[in-house]
Order: sequence, then structure tokens, then C-alpha cells
Amino acid sequence: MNSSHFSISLHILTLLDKVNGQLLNSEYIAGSINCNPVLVRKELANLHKHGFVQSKEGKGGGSTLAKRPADINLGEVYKAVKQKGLLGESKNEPNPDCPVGKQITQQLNKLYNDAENALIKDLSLKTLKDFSLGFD
Amino acid sequence: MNSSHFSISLHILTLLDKVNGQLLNSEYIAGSINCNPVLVRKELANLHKHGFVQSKEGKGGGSTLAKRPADINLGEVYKAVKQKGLLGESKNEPNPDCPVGKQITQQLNKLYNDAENALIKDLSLKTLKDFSLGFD
DNA sequence: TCATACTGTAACTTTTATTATTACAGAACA
DNA sequence: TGTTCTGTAATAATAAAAGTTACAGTATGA
Repeated sequence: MNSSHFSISLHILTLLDKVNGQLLNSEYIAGSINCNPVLVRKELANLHKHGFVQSKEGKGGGSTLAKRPADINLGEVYKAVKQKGLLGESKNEPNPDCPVGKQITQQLNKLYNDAENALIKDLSLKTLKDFSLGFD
Repeated sequence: MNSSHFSISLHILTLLDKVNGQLLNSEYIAGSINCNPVLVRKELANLHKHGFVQSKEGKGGGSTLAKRPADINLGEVYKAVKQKGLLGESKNEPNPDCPVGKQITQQLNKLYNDAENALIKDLSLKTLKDFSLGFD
């Protein structure tokens, strides 16, 4: 995955949870995150694609959760949000003439997949509701 | 952590394992990875700092493992290599006037720490020897 | 029905992070 | 004592991320 996508998505989902079905627009959300509204809209588009949020266009529009917070699992959010592998996945091309170089990418991918699955498994133990309850 | 550090470190350690105590210089290693030798030397400096490798300066110098491969645990390597948190850890400063923004960084860090620990725990089940044996 | 306030998306710019390059002092060797 | 390394710093080039601007399309309501 990449840096801030997961953070931004969780921030968005938490806000949407806290306002209980009220529509929030991208500018408001961006104000809480302190980032650009377009970035929020892109992140919302992805959350929408994966069924976590619903949006309403036009005046008075905005977004809201598409599921109950207890049914949004952070492992699922992670998977929806991740774009690249967590570790590695660089464009580096090791030397194919070296026995190690030839196989390292494959071996690392295997290792990283296992590790990332362990991480996802941990995240999957928690729901948005749990996360949101951690706030005062 | 950051992108390629872990990949490069594991590549280095695997090469050193494969040559059985022979000294390898940074140029040779860089040739296998297909990257700049200075990058390798920096990575080696870090591995050295954490006791995984030994280096010999001067003509005919190079690096070798400082421990037996079976005693090098990939979770430890990960921890030695990581520089930033795996997830998040951006310079973003959420809005302190928003109840969610005010606490989100702290809450995310807690979540990320748990998740990263699950990942490290998984990596810790494997040693360099195991990893290296995965190669033909 | 038209001004307004949104979303969605694309193109472009700026900023930041990563990687490569150059350079050189100091160490070991033959 | 010249050669070949490490270690490290400074700088340049490249790539990735984030911000900005722009605008078509949609809903609302005066």
C-alpha cells in the first residue's frame, strides 16, 4: 500500500460514523484531515467503489456510510485501499544472470505476502465501530 | 519502513549466505541487485550497526555474515532496517479543532503498531537460513 | 428555469522522497 | 607505495505523492 491512503480512508470513515448518517461534503472532510478536497474525493471514489460509502451529487450533496460501522472490517478497508504491496514491489530488476538475483523477486513476494496477510488478519479483528469507539 | 530497504537488505544477506563466508564487495552485490554500490554500502553500514554483517576495509575487502544464517531472524532484520512506521506516519497535521482530527493520529498509531507487530511476529518465524533455502 | 453548491475526474504544477552519481579520506594489501 | 576496497558526505537526477485548477454533470430550490 501506500502511505497515507489508509490513514485518509480511516479518517473519512470515522468522520462519517461520528455524524450518524448525516451527509458530509469533501470540503468539510478535507478541513478535518487538513488536506486537499480533491484528494478526499479520490479517496471517497475508491471507498464508494468498494461499497463502504454512498455519495449524493449536486447541491446539498455529500457522502455517508453504506454499511453499519460494525459491519465494516478494517482488514477489508485495508485491502480496498491498498494499491501496491506493503513491502517491496519496486521497479528494480535484479540481475537475471545471478542465481540469487534471478529468484529474489519471487522469493521476496512470497515472504511479503505471508507477512502482509498476518497484518491483514490482525486488522480484520477490528471494525470501524471498534475504532471509532476509541475516540472520546 | 520504507520501500526497498528491506528488499535490498535481504538480497545482501542472501548473497552473503550463499557464498559461505567469502567476502563480497559492494560492487559485486550492487551488480546482483542492479543498483548503485553506494546504496549497498549504506545498507551494509546499517546491517553492520545491527550486528548482522562484518566488513573488512581496504584492498580485497568486503562483507560477510556476522552470525550463522539460522540465527538471523527476519523479524529482527525488519526491525533493524525499518526507518519509519509501515503505515501512515505522514507529516500531515489534522485539524485540532475537530474532535476526530484531534485524536486520529494517536488512534491510527495505536492501530498501526498492533498491525505491524503482527507482521513482525510472522516474519520472526523465519530465519535467513529458511529464506535462503527457498532458492534452488 | 436558472443560480448555486455539490461530485467526479482530468490535466497540470509543486513538493517531497528516493536513487544515482561524484568525490575523497582512510584502511588493508601486495 | 600504488591499488582496491570501505565509509561517508554532498549533490544531482528521477520518481512518487500531494496540491491546484478547471470544468462537465447532477441535484436543489428560489
